[in-house]
Amino acid sequence: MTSAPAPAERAADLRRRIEDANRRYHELDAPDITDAEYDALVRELEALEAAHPELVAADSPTRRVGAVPTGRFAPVVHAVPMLSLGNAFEDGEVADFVRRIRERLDREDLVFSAEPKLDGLAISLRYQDGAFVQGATRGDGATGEDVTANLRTISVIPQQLHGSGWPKVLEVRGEVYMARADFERWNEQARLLGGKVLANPRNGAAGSLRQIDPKLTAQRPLSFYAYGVGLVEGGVLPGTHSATLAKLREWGFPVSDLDAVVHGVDGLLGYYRGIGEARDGLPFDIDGVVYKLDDYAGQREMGFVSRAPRWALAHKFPAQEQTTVVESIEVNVGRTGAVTPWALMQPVQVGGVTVTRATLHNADHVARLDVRNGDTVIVRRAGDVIPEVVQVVADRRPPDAAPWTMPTTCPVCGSEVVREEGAAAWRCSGELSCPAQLVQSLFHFASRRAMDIDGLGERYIESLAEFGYLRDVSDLYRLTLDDLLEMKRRADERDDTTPETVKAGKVATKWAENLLEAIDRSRGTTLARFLNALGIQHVGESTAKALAQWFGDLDLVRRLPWPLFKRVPDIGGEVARAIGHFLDQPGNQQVIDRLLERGVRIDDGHPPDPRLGEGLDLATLLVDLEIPKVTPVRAAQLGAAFADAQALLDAPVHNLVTAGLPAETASALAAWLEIDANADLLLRSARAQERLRGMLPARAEQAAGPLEGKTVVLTGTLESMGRDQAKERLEALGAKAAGSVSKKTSFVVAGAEAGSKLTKAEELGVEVWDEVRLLAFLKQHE
DNA sequence: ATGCCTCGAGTTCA
DNA sequence: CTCGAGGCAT
Repeated sequence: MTSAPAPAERAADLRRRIEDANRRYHELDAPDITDAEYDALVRELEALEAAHPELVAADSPTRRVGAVPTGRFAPVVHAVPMLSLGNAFEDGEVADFVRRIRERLDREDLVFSAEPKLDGLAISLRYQDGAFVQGATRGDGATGEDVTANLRTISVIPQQLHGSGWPKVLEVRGEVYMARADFERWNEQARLLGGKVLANPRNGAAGSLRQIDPKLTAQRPLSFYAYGVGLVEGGVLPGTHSATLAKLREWGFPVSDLDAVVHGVDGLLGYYRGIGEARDGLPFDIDGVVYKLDDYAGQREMGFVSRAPRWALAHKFPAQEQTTVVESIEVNVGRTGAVTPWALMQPVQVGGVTVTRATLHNADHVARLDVRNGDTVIVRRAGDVIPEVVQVVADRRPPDAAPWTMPTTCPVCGSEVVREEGAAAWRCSGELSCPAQLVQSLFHFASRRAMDIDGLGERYIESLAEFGYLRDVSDLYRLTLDDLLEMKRRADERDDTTPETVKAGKVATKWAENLLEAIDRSRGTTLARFLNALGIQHVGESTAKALAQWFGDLDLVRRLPWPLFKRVPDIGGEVARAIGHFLDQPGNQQVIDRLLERGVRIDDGHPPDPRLGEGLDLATLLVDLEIPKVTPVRAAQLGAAFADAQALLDAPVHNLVTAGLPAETASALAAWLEIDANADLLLRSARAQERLRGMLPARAEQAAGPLEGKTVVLTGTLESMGRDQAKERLEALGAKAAGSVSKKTSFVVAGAEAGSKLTKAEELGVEVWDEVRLLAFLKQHE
């Protein structure tokens, strides 16, 4: 940090930067700083000028609103300037606003008119003898642009005032905006027919009004709300803002019916919260609410400070969408080696939190958005949670920005980064020798839904792996107290952030003991958890559960050739092969051996599901092997013609033909069988079928649960139990818990603050249970 | 082949 | 939460 510059220098610097940003924004449509930074600069300059009045220059940007018009449209000098409003983000700032008015007017009860602040474009409409004669944008507040022709295409703006009693000359101020639904519809069409896709409703509205050709504007779905008046000549308006709005409504202008008259700070804040809650459901975007002292006499008395009236205030919501600048695009390496790019951005407030990074998913996604280093981007929080880059602002790109490319080597281990045929994801080929993949697989292994080792966070795993205590997951079960303490000592030493020796003693020992106990507790586990923990590709919680349910036994699963896995519903060729591939690696089998040696026990082993018996024959096997040209019909013929796999293997081609196969199929099969690995797989699979058959329980002994065959979805927060627990209890009764609602869903259990899933359920007419109903059901059936 | 419906995997911030 | 892609019914 350099020392603070003298106030005069700083003020000059700020003015220069604000002017520059204004010019770039208004004239070039190409700002080089973010909205948030701009705000910060203006606020700092205001503060500086307030503290040092001698620094206030006549031409200071704080005294003006924007830059001069660009000249594409004729300039219009506003008879009454269109001022901007002071901003407030905090309740305290609203209280200050009210206090200032109360003190200056010496009044106790203050009446305000409050209205939503639409996120659109401010304009002024001039009526002479009731006829619309001219419309202009705000421009810099003093001079705007003549966009009369474009405004005439907006149907809700009256060409002729209704009723009577209007002044001879009347300027109506209001906001042109695009309703959300119209915006969505427009973009849907644009994507379909190749029109201009709009970034957001606000930009859409602004861009539409600045079309040179009014015919283009006419196609855009624009709306308008009136919120005030400018010049009034040859007539009289009511004495309050709220009554004026009522008049405007009479004369044919759309006026928001969310407008309200409220009293004092509490009234304002109550209004703010009410609109805030309604915000998501409104048909248009708003960025806050506006408070205006209702009576004009009071307004006149309050007057103005340089660029804003002292009698009005914009109380803003935290923005849900913002622009910021991408500082760099980095990549992350996941458990499976997937290399995912993400954008590091200048910090920006979005929806009340500071966002600095957002995932870009994969290389295709980056290419589609065409995000580059230095780009200005629009970010939002998807579903109000996860930051997402929506769009690049194309004309704000630095001239030297080059398209982003996926690195060819892993940034962590240097292995080659490869992409599978036709797949979206690029992967680091380093497997477990890549520290990133090792750490992530250990983390997954220990996670709550896998082995559930409490207290083993990513940090510790990183250190343990880095110092060589963990080379694969089985090493977790031979860690000693000394290992942990030494690791911690070495890590602390290296980071040298910890005050010397403070943590080396009792505290560290306690931590290590707790961790060892957690690891020990995890030794007793279920087959489903264990299989999930192994981190086999395509096998997550749900598939692991299915494998456990159908096969019941680890030793059995370990020895099955891949085609057998296809007997489980929802497991197809791809997943089956992934499991087989995992089990074929001797290293993986050794890890499993070591886990068992070091005390991991599977406590819920049981015989395989009897329903497996239906698919344990040669015909099924031939289908599952995915032999070219061998369809289920042909497989059935072969199953009938041959006693077993060996017999099929020994048969010459003409025997296949006599078995009823078309020559083409027969030769394809024969060619397939020629390959040793295939023949071997066939025989091993046949033997596995036999072994499995021998393990099947005599007859179905399952007592069908009351929810057998039902699919349930849980959403929201339950009071009496966690969602996981509710899920387990429902599953115990035979239900299948799914993650998303569809028409196949039997019912949705909705707790407090249920979100989109509940909405979806209502849309589809799916039955919804509340917590009371769930508890009653569980009580009755458990 | 096409169109649901799921699941897996990666991810953010406080 | 979102995207990609696997499974399966049509």
